[in-house]
Amino acid sequence: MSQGKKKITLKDIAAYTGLSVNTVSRVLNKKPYYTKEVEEKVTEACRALGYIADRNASGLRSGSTRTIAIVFDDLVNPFYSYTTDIISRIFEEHGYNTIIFSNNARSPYLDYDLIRNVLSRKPDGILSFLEPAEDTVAFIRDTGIPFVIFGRDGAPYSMRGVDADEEFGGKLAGQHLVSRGYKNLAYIGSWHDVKVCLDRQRGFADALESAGLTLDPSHIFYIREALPDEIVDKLIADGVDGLFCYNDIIAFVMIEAIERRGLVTGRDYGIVGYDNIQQMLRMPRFLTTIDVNVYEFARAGAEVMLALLAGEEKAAVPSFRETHVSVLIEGRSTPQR
Amino acid sequence: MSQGKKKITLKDIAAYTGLSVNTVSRVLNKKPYYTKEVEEKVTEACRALGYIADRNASGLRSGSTRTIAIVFDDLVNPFYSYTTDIISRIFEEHGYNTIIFSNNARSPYLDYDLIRNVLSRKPDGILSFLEPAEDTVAFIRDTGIPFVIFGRDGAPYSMRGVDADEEFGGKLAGQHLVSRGYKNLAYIGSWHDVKVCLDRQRGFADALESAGLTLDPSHIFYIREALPDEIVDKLIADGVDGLFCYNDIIAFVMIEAIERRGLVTGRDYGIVGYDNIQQMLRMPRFLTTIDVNVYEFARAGAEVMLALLAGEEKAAVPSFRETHVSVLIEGRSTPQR
DNA sequence: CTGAAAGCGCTTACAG
DNA sequence: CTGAAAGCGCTTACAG
Repeated sequence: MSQGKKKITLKDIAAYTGLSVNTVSRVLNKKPYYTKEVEEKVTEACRALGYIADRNASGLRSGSTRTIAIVFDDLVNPFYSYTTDIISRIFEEHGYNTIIFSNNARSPYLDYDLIRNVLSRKPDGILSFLEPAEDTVAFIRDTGIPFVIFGRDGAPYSMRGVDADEEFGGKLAGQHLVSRGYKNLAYIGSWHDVKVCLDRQRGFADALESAGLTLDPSHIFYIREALPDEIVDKLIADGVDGLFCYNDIIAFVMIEAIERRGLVTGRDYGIVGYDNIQQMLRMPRFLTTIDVNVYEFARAGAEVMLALLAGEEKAAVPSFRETHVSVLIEGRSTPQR
Repeated sequence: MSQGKKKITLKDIAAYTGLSVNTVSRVLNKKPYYTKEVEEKVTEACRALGYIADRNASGLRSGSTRTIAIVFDDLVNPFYSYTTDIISRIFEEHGYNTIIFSNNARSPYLDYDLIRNVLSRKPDGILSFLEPAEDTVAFIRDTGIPFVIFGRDGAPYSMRGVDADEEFGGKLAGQHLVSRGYKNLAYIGSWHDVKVCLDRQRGFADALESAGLTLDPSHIFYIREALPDEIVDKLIADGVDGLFCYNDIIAFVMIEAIERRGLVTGRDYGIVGYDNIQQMLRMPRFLTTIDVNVYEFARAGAEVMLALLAGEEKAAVPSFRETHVSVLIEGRSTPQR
């Protein structure tokens, strides 16, 4: 049972059973060709000595570490943590451990330093919430390691992406605000150069135009590049009455800043977020938001990764974008005006 | 730049520079004894060939993988994801990568299967949000690997724990509800056998007693062992007017179940949570909650781990429990009655 | 069906 | 200050 600090290796199992390390290894990896008797001996020895294989060592020789890297900018936004939770569980079920990497929210990109850090762990695959920086795209491709961009379109990089129809989500938000009687609308994005952010913006703008309204360019903001209070100054000065935010956290930040000015959400203005983090956290529905079915989304990401690892054709896994439709979840932040 | 799929190893750097792999290794690891000239040659070769060290291989020989395992039951609760985010960043700053493990929320314990899985990755340290199951305590200790229990008292296991004064937090909740005029109180915990959960409960009960009230044993529930609706039946039948919940998520679950019955939070009853996840998510303060200063808490956990890895005496790091005091954050869920 | 040898990419002693 | 050899714990060919 308890064996002090001595670590047990295959050699110990071999000595204990009188077999060679080779044979022991074969049994443990269920390679063909060994007798029932040998198998029992090995199993018994492993239990008796408390053997735990060194998966790093096995990875070194075999070329497969059974490790997958997940890369994000932070784990603070529940969209990331929730999906990471689901995805890493699925990986676990398939015998893969997960190693996490963050770019510390310093940009929306996976940069060269970070990818080097990731690669030094020799993962079998990389699932990234971040788009690769321009100068890393070719580098990543050349490694030949399965790479999945999650929540983003992979096409611009000729990489495999698992994404949803973001434009449609933005459209839902726009149509909803219009139908509830909001007329002077604004969009609060994250970064000006993130495609998902711009897709939602475009869908939103399109919905307004279809209704005979316009999204004034001076009512488009990117919160990572401006201060919430400055944005609010402008919104109030211009009498904006409806906001669509790139995600729920941004919506909450805006609500906080706006209410500090004495305005009341749902009375003085309406606001729509994105991601439905309220549901992930079991919170009452307050904020109107767009729901992507994050569970299925995460599953789709994990499955594409597993398919690539299994060497299957990409086409083997149906596109999430084409099989799922986002819905608008109405909360109390957008009553009829 | 682009070098196809050929992976570059120390041997390639050695060949390119005309040095031995040994010397190259020494330079890269900044071991003493090499000339400026050699250093430049190596640096240049690494850049030219795009060398990325294999940290698994180096760990195999050196005995240190520069990897730390973080173990939790899930990443859904922002308390876990937020602290994991902070802790893993600090590890990263010190050159450690993080590998994550979940017990899939199947229990509040780190069980034998899970610890085996963790150990197979040969981490230099293990930081666990889960208490070790009884039959794993000696096993873990025998490995000699630095082990930190985060958010729990380590004393019962003779292990290093980094925890806050949970009883005090419970007391704050109790005092607050009493001071606001709530009289018929209940506690909603997580699991009946989790010490933290019982500590908060005890502090809460003590506060009530000090005020001449009592926490009726039939008003103590554990949500992982009962259905929210059954709990609500009982609460309503008994005219309970104030709830203290083990954490914010449980509070939200209760609010949802209670409001489905037509009661209004803050009018018909008051409720207090724990963790202040609203602040982590930048949400407006709705729920009254206990705030532990999660950033400092996480930092303390990371620092204890790093101290153990550096071989420092445990005493070198001040106890979080003794240097930090939780505070109550008042929201709109507990108005004066 | 089993074993002896070689090797994965590093670092650690040990020589020079 | 630099290098040749051995070894970390496995798995992969290759023999028998």
